[in-house]
Amino acid sequence: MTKKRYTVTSALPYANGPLHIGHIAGAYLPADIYVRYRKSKQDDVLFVCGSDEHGAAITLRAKKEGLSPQEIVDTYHQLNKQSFADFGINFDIYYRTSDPLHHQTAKEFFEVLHEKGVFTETVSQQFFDEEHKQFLADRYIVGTCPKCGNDNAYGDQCEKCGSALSPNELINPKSTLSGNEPVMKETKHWYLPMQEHEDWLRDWIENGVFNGKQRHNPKHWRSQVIGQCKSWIDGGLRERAMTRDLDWGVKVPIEGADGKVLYVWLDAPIGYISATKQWALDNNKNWQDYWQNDAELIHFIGKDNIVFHAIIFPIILKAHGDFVLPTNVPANEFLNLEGQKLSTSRNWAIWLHDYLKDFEGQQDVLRYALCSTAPESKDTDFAWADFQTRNNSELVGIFGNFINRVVVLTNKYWDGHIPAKGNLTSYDEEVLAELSNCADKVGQLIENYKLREALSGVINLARLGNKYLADTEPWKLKKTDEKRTQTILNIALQIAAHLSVFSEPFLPFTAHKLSDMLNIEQGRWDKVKELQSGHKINGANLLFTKIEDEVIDQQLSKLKA
RNA sequence: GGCGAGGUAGCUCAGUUGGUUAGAGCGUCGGAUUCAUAACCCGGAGGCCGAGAGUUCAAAUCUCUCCCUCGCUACCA
Repeated sequence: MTKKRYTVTSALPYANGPLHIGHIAGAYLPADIYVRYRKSKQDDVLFVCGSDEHGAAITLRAKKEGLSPQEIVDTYHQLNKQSFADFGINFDIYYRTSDPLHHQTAKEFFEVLHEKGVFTETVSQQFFDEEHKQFLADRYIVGTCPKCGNDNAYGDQCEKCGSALSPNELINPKSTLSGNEPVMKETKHWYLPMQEHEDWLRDWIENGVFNGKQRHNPKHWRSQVIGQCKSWIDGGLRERAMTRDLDWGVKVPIEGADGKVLYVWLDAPIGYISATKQWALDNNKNWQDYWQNDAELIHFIGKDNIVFHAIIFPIILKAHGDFVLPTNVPANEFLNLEGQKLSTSRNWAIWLHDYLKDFEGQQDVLRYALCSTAPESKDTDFAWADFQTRNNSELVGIFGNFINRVVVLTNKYWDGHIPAKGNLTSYDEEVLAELSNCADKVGQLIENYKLREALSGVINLARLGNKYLADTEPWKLKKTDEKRTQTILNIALQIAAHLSVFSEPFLPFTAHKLSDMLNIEQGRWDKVKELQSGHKINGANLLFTKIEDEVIDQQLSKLKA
């Protein structure tokens, strides 16, 4: 029997800007935790991501800055790739959609769909900017809202009154590129008639059944994901253009399609596949193993991406054939910052590359804070004061302190040699039972994408350790009962060893520091090795340090600047 | 506007096949302790579960109406 394979993806970051904590909390950290857990169990898991480098937004940004689109994406691809690596997000490959292999893959994909007659071709009238010689997405047209009179309504929506618009409803429409009035021009595009896929989609979303087979349990999908998909399907799916008039992207590989590229939302998810191909080439693997048969495909995304990953991409995969559909799409809600929505334009954000600079060596503190307040079921808030408290009272006070106590005592009493375990009390037995349960308990939570609860299961193990020491008071017994003292510290050290394994998906830097302190190899999730008596551990080395008020004040004033 | 997801302790959040006194962490108040980064451990206080109505022996949980937040609304990505 072949081993089950897992393909985990995180949404491809759009390469026109840096990453902030909202991105991290939504799509990257949860995926990384999940993948590290699977790897710790020695599951066959592949974690892919990369830069999404096409689309009109990048060409516009390039124009505005007087650079080429390639220069823009090169800059942010490098920056983001480096930030992820420094933060410990351990992709097996961080790819980019400008890569030739991706262009080839995406073109082939489109060709197959085209040959199968999946698309319909439609000619329509669209707004065109004559100065920039470019068709305009609704978003790039502004004008006066016919409903509320707002002068800055977009072609698709008026942000003032909230009404959905179409660009020809706007009074005095203007191109945001040139400021000129756009003209109507004819253009042909290839559309995906999604309405033809409603029946099987509904069965798949509601029941987890695909091609007559039970593929997943819909109870394990988040309510916001199922809710939004059903809302779309119940409202009736429509056709959606899969091509765009643009010169930056994957060229449409059909005659008569000059000047047209694939819609980025067709292009980008295919990037997951291209990335897998590249990784397979680099590592002498077979990419199909991760996309066919019983492979489990899991997409980590933010809530704004649900429809693309749970409706459009699955339609495309099925229409193409020979692909699995996602087993789950654990979309997160959004993270707010100090009670307000993150905003790139207002610079209301904590940028990952800034954090890494300001808090050198403290990646795990942010990982901990973000996972503790991850927006798994509703929007949540990140506050610097909370970040400080999490660090000072939980990481320093509970986790770091427990480890320090155990390591200091062991060094002080037995020169760092692990003492032997003698007769066990019923309390000892309880603690050891709790330890062996932990792998399954926390593991189940991770497999159900309840990472916050899983993390609190880990920190609770450190709490248990502190309580065990407080209850048994080995520092008192040392003078009167050497044997008992040895048993107690042996058990406390076993807790520490388990912590080095169970904390790894969440706090990888800390976990490795802890393994080093205990002088052991990084252990496996489902087979935590018992520390043997006589084994020599190293001296105490603090896992975390307190964060003072000044540091927090500095960050707060940086935000307001 | 339509649809989806939320609204629970001072704060950040768990909690629905309807069922004893509604949970955790932080904060707060009190106690204990000194191996440890004044850390840890124990205990107390603190909630008309957004508002109102309904179904039921029983509602945070089901139904309806309303208010508030966020998302989607199909060419932003």
